[in-house]
Amino acid sequence: MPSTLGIDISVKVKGNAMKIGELASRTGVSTRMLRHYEAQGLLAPGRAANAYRTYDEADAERAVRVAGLVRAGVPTRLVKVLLDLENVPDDELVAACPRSVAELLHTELEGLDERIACLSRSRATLCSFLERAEAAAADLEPTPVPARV
DNA sequence: ATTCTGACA
DNA sequence: TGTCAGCA
Repeated sequence: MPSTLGIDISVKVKGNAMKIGELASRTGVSTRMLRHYEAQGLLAPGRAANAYRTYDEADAERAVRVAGLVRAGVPTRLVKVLLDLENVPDDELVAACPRSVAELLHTELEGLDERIACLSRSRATLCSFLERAEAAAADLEPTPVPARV
């Protein structure tokens, strides 16, 4: 524990620190995006003496989570707020999440609901079409697999 | 060989 | 987001 000082020098334990290329191949997140997320303040990997980014296990997990949220369509701006907030202890939450932030989250939530509704409609459309197409195919092809001798 | 930053036929 | 340049 950092004892009396409020600032703990987050010196990442050197154990399994990987470079950007390794993390990219291991997570499927391109180096381009890893650097992008960092530029957006969503990732804070360490730096080696040669200026190469060094990612530890925590960074790797965070990177995967960020990529996942972004894939899901969550704006990076929101991702940052979420990730910063989730590691805040309950007793500190009120201070860390002022009305302005709460309102932003509320607005984003509504936006997600709209998109979900839109996607659901698209899903229903594709789904029903597929049912029709498959039914038609099944109805047309009764003997698909001729037994081999 | 690999990463870094910056930029865009 | 990919990719190329010009370095280190």
